[in-house]
Amino acid sequence: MTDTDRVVVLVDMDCFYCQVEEKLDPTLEGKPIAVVQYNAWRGGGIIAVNYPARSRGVTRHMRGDDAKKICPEIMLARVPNVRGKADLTKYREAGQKVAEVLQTFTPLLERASVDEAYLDITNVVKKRIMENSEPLLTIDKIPNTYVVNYDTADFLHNLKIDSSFCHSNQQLAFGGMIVEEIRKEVFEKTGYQCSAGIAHNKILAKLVCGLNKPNKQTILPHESVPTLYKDLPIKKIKSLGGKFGNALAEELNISMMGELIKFSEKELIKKFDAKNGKWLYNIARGIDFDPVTTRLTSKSIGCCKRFPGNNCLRRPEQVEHWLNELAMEISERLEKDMQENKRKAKQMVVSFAQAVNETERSSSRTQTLNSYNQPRIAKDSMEIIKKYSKKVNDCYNITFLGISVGNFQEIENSKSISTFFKNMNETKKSKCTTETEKTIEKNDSPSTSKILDDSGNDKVDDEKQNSGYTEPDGFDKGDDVENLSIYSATTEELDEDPKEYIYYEDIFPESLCKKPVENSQIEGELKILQLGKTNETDICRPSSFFGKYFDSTTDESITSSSSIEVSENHEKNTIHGEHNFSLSDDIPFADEEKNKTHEDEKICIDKEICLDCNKQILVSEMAEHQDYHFALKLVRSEAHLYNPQMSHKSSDSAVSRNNKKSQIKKNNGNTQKGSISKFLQHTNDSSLIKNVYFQQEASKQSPQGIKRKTSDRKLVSLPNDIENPEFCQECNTNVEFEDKVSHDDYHLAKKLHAELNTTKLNRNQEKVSTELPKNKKPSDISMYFRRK
DNA sequence: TGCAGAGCTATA
DNA sequence: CTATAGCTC
Ligand SMILES: Nc1ccn([C@H]2C[C@H](O)[C@@H](COP(=O)(O)OP(=O)(O)OP(=O)(O)O)O2)c(=O)n1
Ligand SMILES: [Mg+2]
Ligand SMILES: [Mg+2]
Repeated sequence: MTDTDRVVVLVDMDCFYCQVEEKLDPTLEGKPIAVVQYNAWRGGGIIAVNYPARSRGVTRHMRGDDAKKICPEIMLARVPNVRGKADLTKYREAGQKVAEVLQTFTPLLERASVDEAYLDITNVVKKRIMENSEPLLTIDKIPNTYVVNYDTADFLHNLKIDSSFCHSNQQLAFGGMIVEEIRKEVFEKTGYQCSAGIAHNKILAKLVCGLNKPNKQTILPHESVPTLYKDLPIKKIKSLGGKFGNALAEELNISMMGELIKFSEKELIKKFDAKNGKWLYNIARGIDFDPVTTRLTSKSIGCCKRFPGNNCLRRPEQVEHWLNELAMEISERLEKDMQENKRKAKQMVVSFAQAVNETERSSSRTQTLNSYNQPRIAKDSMEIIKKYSKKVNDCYNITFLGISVGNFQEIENSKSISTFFKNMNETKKSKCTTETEKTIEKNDSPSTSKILDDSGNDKVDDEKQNSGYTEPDGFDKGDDVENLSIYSATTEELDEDPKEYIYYEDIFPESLCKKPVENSQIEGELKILQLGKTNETDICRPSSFFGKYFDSTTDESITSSSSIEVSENHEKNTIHGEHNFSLSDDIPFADEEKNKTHEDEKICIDKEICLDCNKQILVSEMAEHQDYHFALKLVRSEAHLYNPQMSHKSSDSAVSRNNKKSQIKKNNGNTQKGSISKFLQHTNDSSLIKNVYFQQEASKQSPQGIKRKTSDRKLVSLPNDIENPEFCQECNTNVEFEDKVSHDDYHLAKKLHAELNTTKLNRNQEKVSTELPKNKKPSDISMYFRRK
């Protein structure tokens, strides 16, 4: 119940970017260092500071010039500027290298940021304890280890003399020993120092990791929690560092974590909500069930740049220029990601902000990612900007641009092995014990034996050829070495040498990840399988695919279908969870919160009942609220098409029971089973329904359901490379028979998406300039056939 | 002039 | 195959 059986570790690199720079330039060794990005204005912004510099008072967010003032001997390392923007590649790669070392100790590793990762070493510890005929630890085994509220030697001594000194502490102590080994290995393999926290859960491991930085590790025994909490500001707990944490402190009139324990679960649930309340109640007692998930690769890849103040982009050519730069970075990173991780992003989000009299309005739009081709990404992004931004005096006044891609799907589908895996997992699942266990995120499923089968994964080949040299449509800006200064007023790039443009096909000439997997690797996997059965999985090597799944004593999620997870999640969060509250509205956006809540308390007259959920919704917000249901249905209707290993998961995770603060409770509840028929009312096209049902059924029972999802590109491939044509009336094109269902689904999604945007535009009149998206719709679709 | 440039999760 | 807020590094 207190969940003290796990041994969870958080490893965090010490002043990471500084260490990276220090290793690259040994003359920096031992000196005070800070890493800045963009040197031109006031010495650049500091994003990392090493310990010698910290002791001189230098901090993150200072300007380089100011750091020089208080620490004249400081060495400022600069983040590389590539294509006019900061390029963080070397730090990402350094972080990756560290993660690979960590991975050799356990597959139960969750990368939490560029420089930290959680490890669940419970099994490693248990195994070590069993192996050790001598279950005693001596101080020399954990020379760099602190124990909260103990002298380390006393802690070990207690373990020796007092058998009732709980077993969980024995596990923590051995965990400490293993973490000493882990950190040593990291240093030997990478040259970087790190610190670690060792506790029974993620929140506490993270918390104590920072207590004895740098280059030290800290154990937190469960019984030390009250002492630690006593004078610990609430904001030190991860996810309580912002608005929610402040609201919490204010609402309860407390400031230290220790005070939180005075409140009953009921009270907390009442003041916050069920999810937050329960979480807080547990955290106050040092309990956190959030499992360590196994994820090594990021779920999104993005890049962005600000254009503050006078540097804002006014002319369309400027916007285009920067979108080209961003798209180029994205394209390169995606290409590399595809080769390394055997996956393709399917979604792109274009974000931007505009200065609109004094204030900044930011917005983003999602699009299907059509291609990894840079000009194409840039062009699609530009179209979004044109469509959804509003000009003032013919000026865009863009202060921020960002492109991010995600929704990765694995490239090849080796049916035999994944099926095998699935079965194994089910077997295992039946044995499974209880709640809090390791979970596996779906994203990191590995590549397997198959070498690229027929199903047309080599789409990218076409794209590469296409992007190769001359680009038929709207390809420019990138290749001419134009007068840079017209593109941006950013001082930075004026002092950078204008890099020549490089296209990714130059860099990855033969591209394509046709990397066959060696037989030996497969054999290795199978071997690990055996080990898994005998409970020895923790010794398994680095990226053993199967190893992961067997290592956890329980797992979840892999076998449960996405759609089920979605609805469970949803029920919990929004439907059943609220049925005992009175009316009035909960809500929305932090900015308007105060006004809103006051309004809501007094008035009910401005509300309508939402037909989808029966809640009372402010009329002014109904449209937006409906968008939500719309999106939800969209997701539900399509979730079945996804490989269970990809995409969303339900979570108890920490980062975010936040968002709202003091809540006003919501009315009712009542059921609503995101029924598809409701969704139909929106589409007005009953033929679509059949597709939805059909797809659901198909994917339930047949492997094709999984296979179908693969190539998006295929949906738009041309008649000439189609073997079994099937005519699509929607777009007047022949489509590969096997892909027809998926193709239809694509049109469905496209329509929904378009309608979504239309709805929004009509409502936010500010954003509707002249063109009506509805008129645009046809051209939107035809766009997909424009490429040759 | 200007806290940059990421990345993840929860919510409507 | 949504848009945005919030949190963190
Ligand atoms: N607002 C931030 C915070 C961090 N980072 C980068 C620079 C850091 O070097 C790296 C890791 O962040 P940490 O918070 O772990 O800080 P450090 O590793 O620099 O120092 P510490 O020794 O305290 O972990 O991420 C960043 O770019 N912007
Ligand atoms: Mg760090
Ligand atoms: Mg960190």
